Amino acid sequence: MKAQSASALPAIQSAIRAVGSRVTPARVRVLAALQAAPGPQSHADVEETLTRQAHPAVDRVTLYRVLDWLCAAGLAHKATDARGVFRFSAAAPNVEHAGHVHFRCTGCGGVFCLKAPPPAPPKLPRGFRLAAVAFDIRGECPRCVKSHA
Amino acid sequence: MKAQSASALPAIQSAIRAVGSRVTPARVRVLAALQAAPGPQSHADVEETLTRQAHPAVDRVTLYRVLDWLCAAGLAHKATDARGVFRFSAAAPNVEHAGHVHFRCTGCGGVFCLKAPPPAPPKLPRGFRLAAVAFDIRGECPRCVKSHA
DNA sequence: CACTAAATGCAACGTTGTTGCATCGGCAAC
DNA sequence: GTTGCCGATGCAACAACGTTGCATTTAGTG
Repeated sequence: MKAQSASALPAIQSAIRAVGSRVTPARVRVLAALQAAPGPQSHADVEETLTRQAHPAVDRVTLYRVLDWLCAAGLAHKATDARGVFRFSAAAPNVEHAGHVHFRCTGCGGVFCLKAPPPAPPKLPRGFRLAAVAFDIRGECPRCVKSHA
Repeated sequence: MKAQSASALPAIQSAIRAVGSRVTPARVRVLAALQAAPGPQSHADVEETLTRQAHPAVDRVTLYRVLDWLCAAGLAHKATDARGVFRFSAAAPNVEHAGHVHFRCTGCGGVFCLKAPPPAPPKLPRGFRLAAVAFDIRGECPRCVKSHA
């Protein structure tokens, strides 16, 4: 895991530089954490991950700003979990996220991406303007099903 | 509008009594406010509505508890708006809300119910347990489209 | 190295929602 | 009509999530 993130560092740095902004430790570490994560991470998840890294902890506010900046730069995506909390995931260059299908665990709040294609949006009444569709499926992930069985 | 809510009061009181709980001013006023509202109301919306009513204001915590109680009693429904904030709507006795399709306005945060039936849920990977599906459609409602045109 | 704009850290605040506990008041029984 | 119980309310405090303002630091440039 450590070797993997280390090997991805140059790619991360050049990705940030390509957007035309400064390469800072906070941005690199946050993006690396998102890329190494198994699924969409909440602000608290990322903060905990970074705090465990011996490096000086990243400020809570800075983390919010970095995450928002990553989204604005197109390097990450923002979604909400089952409790309405924002979750962030690293943008995979070749993955289409528009109209993605998500499974949201009501136990741990985790978000899982499903392979199934999203269904077609229904007809809207006159005057409504469509921006995005999200087919959200709620339930419990295998871990949570087992944990309280 | 006043005449309408006044005429609905007995119905509200008997509906609450039918659930087998006490008829209190807070519950009656909150349910009346939900029924009179043009769409799903956030906690803040309801609080503002009640504060404007000359009657003594309902406590913030009581309002949360009443709203949750109305949902538990089946007299109201709970959903989240585009910002992840809970919104409550009076339950229409003959409307099926399971698997409902919602349109959420990113401008005003409003929630609109669509008539279209929800699509069938896709196959889940092994171990996942399905609880609910929600086909969320985001965009702008006619009012917001016009307002900033 | 020095400079400057951008990024960070810190503090404080705002909103949304919850919990614990003392008090009040529907409603039923007498 | 009065009494009394238990549910409902009000109050205070707390917790999670997110934002804003401002002083300080730092990445990148000349």
